[in-house]
Amino acid sequence: MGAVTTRLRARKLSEPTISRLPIYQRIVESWIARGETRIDSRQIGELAGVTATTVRRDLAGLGTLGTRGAGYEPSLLASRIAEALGHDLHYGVVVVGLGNLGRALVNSSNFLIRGAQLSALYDIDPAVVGTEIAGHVVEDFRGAIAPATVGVLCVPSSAAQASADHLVAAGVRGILNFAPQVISVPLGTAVHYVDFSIELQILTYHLNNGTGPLGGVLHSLGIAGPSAPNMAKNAEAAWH
Amino acid sequence: MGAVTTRLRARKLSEPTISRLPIYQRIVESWIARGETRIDSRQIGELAGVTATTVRRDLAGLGTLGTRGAGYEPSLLASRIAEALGHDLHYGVVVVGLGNLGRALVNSSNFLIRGAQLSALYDIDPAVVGTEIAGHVVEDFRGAIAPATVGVLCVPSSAAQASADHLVAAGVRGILNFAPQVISVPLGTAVHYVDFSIELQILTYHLNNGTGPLGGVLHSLGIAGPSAPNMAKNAEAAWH
DNA sequence: GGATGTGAAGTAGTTCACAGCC
DNA sequence: GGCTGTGAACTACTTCACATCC
Repeated sequence: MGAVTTRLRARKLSEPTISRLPIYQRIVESWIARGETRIDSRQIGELAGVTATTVRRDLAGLGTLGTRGAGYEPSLLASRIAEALGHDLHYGVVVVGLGNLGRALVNSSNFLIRGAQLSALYDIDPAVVGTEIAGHVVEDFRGAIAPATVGVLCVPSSAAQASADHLVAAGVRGILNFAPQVISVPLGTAVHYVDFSIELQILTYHLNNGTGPLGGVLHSLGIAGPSAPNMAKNAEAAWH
Repeated sequence: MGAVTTRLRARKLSEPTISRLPIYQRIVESWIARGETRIDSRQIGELAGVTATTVRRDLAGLGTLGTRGAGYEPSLLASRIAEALGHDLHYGVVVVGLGNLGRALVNSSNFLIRGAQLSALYDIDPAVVGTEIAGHVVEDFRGAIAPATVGVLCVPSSAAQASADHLVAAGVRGILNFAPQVISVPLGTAVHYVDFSIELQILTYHLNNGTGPLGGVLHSLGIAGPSAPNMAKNAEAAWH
């Protein structure tokens, strides 16, 4: 566990493509669950809130996997996306801070999936340390840290930098930071930020500045309005 | 409350700019709190994980507000960003689903800020309805819904579409959806998705495919490696 | 001197349009 | 006929480089 090695895989995928592939994957899996045996780029695009062309471009980056005239086979698509995103590689995750957010994450059946393995939980609150959450006993963060590849920070902003330092010293290579606080890490360590307040601000900006009655949100991912020929008439999706 | 009207404001800001302005704002506010009277684009960029040029371009979209040779005045910057993002306009927010995530959001001092006003809380669990959270008594979602501009969905995926329909029927114009589920809404309604699992997958993709020993994450927002001349030596920031 | 603001260049991503194959 | 895969065009965003002003 925890071995995430660099793989010489298909061509490098673009940032927008990487963020869309998990969405396609969920769509495709729901079709598999419904017993569908075919899906085409228009259908995926409609559900994901992007154009069919974008879907085809994204999928073309994974190699040739469709059939001209007949679309894609869902099971092949799902496995190829999983491979591209590295879901076959298992890696350890530690979660720091078990307030409501930390609890929500570890108890969710939708968070630690696709290769992620919960290694340990940490907090510094004596009322929390020692309790069991999601099958793990919460340990004191000031003690030894289990080896893991990714650390999830659910601590207050004021504790974010020190917590990150501690994780990096313990060998963590990637940090998912839910604290609204920029943190510094050594070169070679990746940080990805999730900031709820910013997401809400982005949404309201569009609400305030939406153009006209049906113009609405115009977004790199998810479009609605007269200038969007191929889109579903009713879905104004926007993924960040 | 709840009146979010379209304003004829400065030129339309680009999507990446919109997502960076809240970050700049937090940086600038922390400088104000520390009593600083000047800040320049290089300093903001270093803390935000972007180049100084990008910062200047973003800020130029808000009008001329710096002083050549001397940088920006933090208080002016903060108020202009607030204005551009519409923080002077107050709007109502309802939260649906008060599991751990919903509780984490409404109890956070960093979520409902910048014009957002919590209007009401809803759930359908009889054990939750009637309890008080963050100063509001949780109401039954199957009853009448308070007028609000934005709805925050913290419900299970299976309930997401029905909940969204209910919110839209009640007049909600924007939905922040934390359920990993695509939802359909009428034209004119905006949906913004936040999916924790996808954020984790993006992080691990970069971990798996990082190029070389110090190459690491290369991202539209936050760069590290040899090809990044101006960046801080130690911050590999990546906002989505 | 020093940092802003911005044309110009460069790069990345999306969309068009259609050839190719089933 | 239908849908994929992709060159070409287009659009969006970033970065360079420097004129401009304090």
